[in-house]
Amino acid sequence: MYAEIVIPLALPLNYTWAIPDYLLESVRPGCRVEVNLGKNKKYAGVVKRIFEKAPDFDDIKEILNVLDVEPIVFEQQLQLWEWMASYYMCTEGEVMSAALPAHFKLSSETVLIFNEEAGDDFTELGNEEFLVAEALLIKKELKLSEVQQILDASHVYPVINRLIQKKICHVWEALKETYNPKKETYVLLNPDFHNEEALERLLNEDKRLQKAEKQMELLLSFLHYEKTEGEVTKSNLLQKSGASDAQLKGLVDKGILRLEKRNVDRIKLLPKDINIRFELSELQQKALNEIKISFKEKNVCLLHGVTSSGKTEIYIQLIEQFIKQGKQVLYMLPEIALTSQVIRRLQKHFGGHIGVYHSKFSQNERVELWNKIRNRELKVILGARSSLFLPFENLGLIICDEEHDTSYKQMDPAPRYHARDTAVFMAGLFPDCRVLLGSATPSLESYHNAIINKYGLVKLKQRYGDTALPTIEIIDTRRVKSKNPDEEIISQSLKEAIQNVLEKQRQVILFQNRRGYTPYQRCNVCGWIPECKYCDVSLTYHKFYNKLVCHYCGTTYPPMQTCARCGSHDFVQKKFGTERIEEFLQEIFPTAKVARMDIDSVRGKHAHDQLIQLFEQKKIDILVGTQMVVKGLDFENVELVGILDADGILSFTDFRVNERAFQLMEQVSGRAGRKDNSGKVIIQTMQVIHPVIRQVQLHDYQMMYDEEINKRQQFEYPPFNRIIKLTLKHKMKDVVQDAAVIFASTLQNRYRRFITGPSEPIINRVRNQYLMEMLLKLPRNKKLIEQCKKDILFQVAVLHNEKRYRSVVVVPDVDTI
DNA sequence: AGCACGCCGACT
DNA sequence: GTCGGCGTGCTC
Repeated sequence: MYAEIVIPLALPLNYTWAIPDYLLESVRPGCRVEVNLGKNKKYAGVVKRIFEKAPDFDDIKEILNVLDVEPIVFEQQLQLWEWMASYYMCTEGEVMSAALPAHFKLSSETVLIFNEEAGDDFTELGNEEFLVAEALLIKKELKLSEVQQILDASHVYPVINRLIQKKICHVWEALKETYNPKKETYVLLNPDFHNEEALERLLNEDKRLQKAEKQMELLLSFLHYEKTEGEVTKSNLLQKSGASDAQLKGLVDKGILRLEKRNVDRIKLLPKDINIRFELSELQQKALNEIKISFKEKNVCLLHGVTSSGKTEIYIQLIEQFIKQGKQVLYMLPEIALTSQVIRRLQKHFGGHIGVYHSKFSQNERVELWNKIRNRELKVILGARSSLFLPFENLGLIICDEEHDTSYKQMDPAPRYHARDTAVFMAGLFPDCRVLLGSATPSLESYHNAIINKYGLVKLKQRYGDTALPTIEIIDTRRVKSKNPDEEIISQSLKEAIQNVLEKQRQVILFQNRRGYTPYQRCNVCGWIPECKYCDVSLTYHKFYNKLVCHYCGTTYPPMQTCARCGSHDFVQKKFGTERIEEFLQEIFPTAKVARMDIDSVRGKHAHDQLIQLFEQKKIDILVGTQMVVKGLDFENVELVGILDADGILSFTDFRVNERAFQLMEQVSGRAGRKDNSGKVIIQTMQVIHPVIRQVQLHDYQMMYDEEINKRQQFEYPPFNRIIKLTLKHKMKDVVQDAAVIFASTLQNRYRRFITGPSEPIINRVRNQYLMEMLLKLPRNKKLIEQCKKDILFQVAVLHNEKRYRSVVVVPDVDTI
């Protein structure tokens, strides 16, 4: 028998190991096994498949050992890995690396073991060999990493080889389990005293105790805690009774008490109550029913509900229904939104049924959570994108909240997956599993899928409790005289509005996109800003192309040298970031408490949570922040939200400009006036006629969507359904190398494949044209050129790993629009 | 990822 | 003639 095994490395395909007879029983798909790979390395790999037919390969190695009694992943996870590897163009090993907690992924470490017979005469040895030999003589064993430290890295292997030749040491590859169960010492009464009579006698007549008063006290308090609390841990007992270690030791030595080390859970589970004592509003109930109806026909449903329309309550009701049927539920949130605010809220309803999984958990905690899901001890998981990999077996529902959020997309290490899309695929692996996508500002691709009836669509247009959406006021910053440069940060009307809100003891959020630079040019003399002649929208300066670009229609212009209005040559690019604003606010509102929330100010593990709590408790009056302030938080007392530099958002140097700008502004606006009808948003911009500004002002998502679709159709974006993949197996030279380097540097991360969502048409066109030219120069790939000519438009990505460019991959647009 | 092997320039 | 750096290919 043979087994196909996934190793946590970027191997191009899975290798096969033979199963020795004595392991036949215990090797099962999903179990980890210890195998030898290469000359002497050992790895823990996961068995994917077991089969009989001998592979067409000469010397097949045997599996050395089986590491798990029960499989650590199920069939569904193995299928998911395979799909992800093919869809996101990476290896199954890379997916496995991302999927498993580090403690499951073992690889051997080389250890040098001292040969005792070698003696201590090292005079024959070279300088470096001598150093290692000395260390070995003392420590007997050295890890490879320790040798590297001794020798200052680089040429370690030649030295080790010489030492082995001279019989000073030999090497051993050690594969060690790295998971550490947490131990706690429990205190128990010696079973001899379990009957009342014996205990009585001990307490009243034992002379050894009469003399030791302190020990007697400790024993009595132990008996008390045992009676009231059941189990007694050592640390608890000593802390509560104020006794010392020595006193406890005395009792143990006398054979009265016993100590026992036990494995304990790192994850403390709350009682397993389900507690859903709230009623949905009429509209929420209607939406919930619609979702249920949609689930009868379609696997995916999009819930488009304005901010504070109470989507979470709907989720909670839905989750409850699924777990009542005995199914598991995964509730995904973007990483940053996983604050204790949300966690507490769900724990309130589901208690010990809910588990939380994200990157801030330690590897040991992750293993424990993993096992709890595998045993079906946990029914609901609240997690970030990586929670998709957990060993679900009976999944009934995946909720993908804040579905539009870009942090669902993993950019850097492979697999470069999008958690929302993966969730939709993954649901198909389980019988009757459904996906609910939720957002106040859905992504274009999801909304489109709903419009074309691929997904169900449920809308919630009103805020909970019938609170009105905030009114939105636009301030044209071009009108602001730039005599006082501070007024460019906060205009007079915004300043007055803040003052007004502060007097009412209510709170303010000011939003400033942190990418502090403003890539638009502005005349320093008269304040004129270059505008697009077709769209009346200010132009954005792109350093890379050295051109001004209209982010609305895509037209490019040469960079401006002379002001069209006053003829001066003095152009500026003003910058101000959150730090500057914080400082400035403190100056103009000296009595207000101002705080800042951005990547820099919330570095630590809990800083983010703490800041949110302070704001909740009204210990902060004005919160200045970047995108971070918009992620899934509920602040009831905020009356005013200010968007200080909308132009910075409108001119994202990204290709999903309008969508992103609308989403951001809409989300920020949603923070205002959640409790009552007083919410107000002030947007400062120079581009008052920009379509997105209008759309935000009307809270009109449909308008934004239509506009985007219309824009895309103007560029004749055809549908693609074909993947052409070309791997240049041999040396990449000349043209190919050039092409790869140029692609890699221009496209960078952003245009590597695997960005779901439409790309900017202009860039596509330029890129396609360039690729065509490049491909036409390739003599070896005539077939491919023919292929490409048929599908004239395609996208290109270059997969490169650090120094060398291994392959050029031609792929179609992966998205639906 | 880790290791080996072969090519090439630098140095004895 | 030898050593080490670097590019390339292989690992069941």
